[in-house]
Amino acid sequence: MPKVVDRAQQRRDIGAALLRLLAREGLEEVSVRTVAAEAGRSAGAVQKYFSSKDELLRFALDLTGERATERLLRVDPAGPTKDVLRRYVEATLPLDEDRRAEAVVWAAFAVRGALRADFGAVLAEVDREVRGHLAELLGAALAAGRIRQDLDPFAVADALIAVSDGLSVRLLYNPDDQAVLLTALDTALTALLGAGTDEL
Amino acid sequence: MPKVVDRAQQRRDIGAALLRLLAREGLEEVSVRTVAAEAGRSAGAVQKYFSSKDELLRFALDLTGERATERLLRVDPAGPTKDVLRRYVEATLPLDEDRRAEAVVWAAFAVRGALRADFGAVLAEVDREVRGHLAELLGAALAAGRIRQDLDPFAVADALIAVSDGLSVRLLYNPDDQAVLLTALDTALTALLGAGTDEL
DNA sequence: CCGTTTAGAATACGAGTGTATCCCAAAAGC
DNA sequence: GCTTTTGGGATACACTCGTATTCTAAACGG
Repeated sequence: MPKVVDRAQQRRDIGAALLRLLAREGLEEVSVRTVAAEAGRSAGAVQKYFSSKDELLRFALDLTGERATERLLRVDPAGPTKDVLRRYVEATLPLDEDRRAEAVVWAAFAVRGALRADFGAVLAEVDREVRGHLAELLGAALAAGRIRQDLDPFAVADALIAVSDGLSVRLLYNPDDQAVLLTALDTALTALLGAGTDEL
Repeated sequence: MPKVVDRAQQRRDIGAALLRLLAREGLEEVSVRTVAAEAGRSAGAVQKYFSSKDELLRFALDLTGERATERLLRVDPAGPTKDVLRRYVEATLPLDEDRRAEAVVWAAFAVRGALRADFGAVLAEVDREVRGHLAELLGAALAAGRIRQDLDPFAVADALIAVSDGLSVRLLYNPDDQAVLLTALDTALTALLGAGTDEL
């Protein structure tokens, strides 16, 4: 009897429009009406799928987490440990328009997470997964004797995440320093893994 | 003839109220009226000192930069290089309410700087100064043979800033991981400077 | 002490906000 | 093909926003 559509897909479409808008104009420009316009719908249509603005933002945050995870899963895990890790980090750095958009969204939600525990919990969970993944990778390299033997995989993983996030934020407002900051990434990777291992 | 007040001081007072509010409630709660209320004044009074909201935010950003610089200048520069650097980094990490407030403000403006070049320029300038300061410190330690001799002071400085910023952001939305993240800071410092130098 | 200048409060205005409600058209089951 | 359910557009409402304007009271120079 009813007119039926794919609700999940509609939500994803609207969420995608929100992320586009957020990356382009910033969080303060996000409203039910502007998101609806970006999605090519009326404000009422958006309301059918998200009963409040908060729910809309929460969904957009989850969507960003999914996208980040997907991007990390696409990274080629073959080759020297340092190169693999560099690829992981570069997968999240704002080095082109797509990654920049994601980084803007991530940073905007990070700030929101500083004051709203429910948003912070989502980000913390994403970190926890990435940290586990990196530590696993480092543990394997450790067991194979391909990196320095005195490393703590989790501590190195946390340090890498920090470097990645720090470079990401700085690239956002200072894209001119891209070359310099990629050098810094290389320095950090070399230092953290121990210079000249992996070739042994 | 006129009724006269210390305009610069009034601006600083209002700016301080803005930073308090921003740290406590987030950027989206900052308006001319809420800032005025936080400062114990009327909205009209705020308008006398800041002709637009944008000017108000710009001033608050400058004020945050000054505060960060002051905090860094108060760091004790004596002792082993690694300890000094740890103190510098910890001076900016959100490890108590004051530093947390500053970190929230900084992060909020960083996101704004991603989309508004004029805000980004202020942040880039602060980074430039900190980077120069750190590189100078590292250069001196290098000349004195107290750290690994193959280090590039500027690359290490950039890596340190990245680690610091990354840890800062993550601590904002995930304060429970404080102990783990301070371990990661130690790991990063040790790795970047070369384990076991400085004691030589 | 008076006239002038400014601080600062109050008010007004148009625009945009989130949300609630109403209405119509489209789709599916009988 | 009619009825019923729903998608989705339109509208309404109360509120906040940034900014412009207007007003009063206080402080200084003559």
